[in-house]
Amino acid sequence: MLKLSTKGQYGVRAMFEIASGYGRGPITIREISEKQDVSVAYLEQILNKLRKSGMIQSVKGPGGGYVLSREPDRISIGEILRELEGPVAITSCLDPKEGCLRVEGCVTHLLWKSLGEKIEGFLDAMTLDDLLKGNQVIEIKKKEKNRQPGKNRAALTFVR
Amino acid sequence: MLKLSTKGQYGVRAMFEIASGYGRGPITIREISEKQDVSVAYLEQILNKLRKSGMIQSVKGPGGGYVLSREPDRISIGEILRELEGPVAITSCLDPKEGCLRVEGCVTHLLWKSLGEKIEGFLDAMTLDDLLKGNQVIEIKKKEKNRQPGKNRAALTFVR
DNA sequence: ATAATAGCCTAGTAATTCTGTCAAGTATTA
DNA sequence: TAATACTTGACAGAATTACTAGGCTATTAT
Ligand code: FES
Ligand code: FES
Repeated sequence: MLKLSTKGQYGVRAMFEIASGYGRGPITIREISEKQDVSVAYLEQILNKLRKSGMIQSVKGPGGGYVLSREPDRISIGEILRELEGPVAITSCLDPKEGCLRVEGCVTHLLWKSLGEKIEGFLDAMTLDDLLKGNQVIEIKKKEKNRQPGKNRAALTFVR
Repeated sequence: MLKLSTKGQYGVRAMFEIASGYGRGPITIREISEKQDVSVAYLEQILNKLRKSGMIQSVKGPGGGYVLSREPDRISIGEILRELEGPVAITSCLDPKEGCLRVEGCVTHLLWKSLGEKIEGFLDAMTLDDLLKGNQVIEIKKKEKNRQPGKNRAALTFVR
């Protein structure tokens, strides 16, 4: 459940490659394709969307390719994914384009909403720079054993 | 992005209705259907899966319906969703049934993995009892203004 | 100039998943 | 034995996903 489409996944990996060349000239689609095992044609589609959003720029002609428009620590994973897959919307009720008829009285609306906000917070806090530095692993303060539903209320608190 | 299927959503809402009758006899599919606006036929499919997993039991014949097999505070939302939609697997690489060929060297594997673990932690900590009591809203300690990628490292810490 | 390089853009499509419906059961109780 | 209620499997239309194909445009080195 809660799968990300390949477009989002490939997009992040492509952005990683472009970021890895930050300050050292453009990266071509072909390079990305080879390093990340994604077809050139598919990458074109993906990078096109990302370019239109302004987070990368293209350089045409020989020696061309793609470069980041901003520093790697100012491009978040959340931003990339939102561009490629739309906003986080656990349910269609939370999708700005759809909306919900029976919000009031709905017993789960707030549940999905707060989960979505947490996910978005996570994705927005993680940047390309983190990936470059290998900071994918997030610190978990206490490792819990024998997790029991309802017994660990603290897990519901998200600290900022 | 990251949508939950209707099966999962309806499943949780159906379980809420069954939980609301806990200790007061069975709830029929028809009742759930009316209160939650889901067709009887579709609910049958959903409840069947949940029954096979053991978290609810059915009572046949007149006056029958469904009852919880455990107290509402011992059935988590995560458990319900896992039964209906399979394990949390942001990417197919994280899906136990699929697996990944290029885990080592993959720059995003751990990212998706840790996100998945956080989501699962959230869902496993939330129970039917919380829904019954209206505890869907999760405390967020500090509300952040002008969120900037990379500037709020603390957001990456999940406290237990 | 012009050829080579590299990105740009639009369609289309096969496969899969989602979101249900339908119909013919079986079990239980008043 | 009639009424209630769950059980099961098949199936179909709609939507989405995950691509591929093919032609076009811009830039630069020679
Ligand atoms: S039905 Fe839309 S919020 Fe629950
Ligand atoms: S490709 Fe499977 S983990 Fe990244």
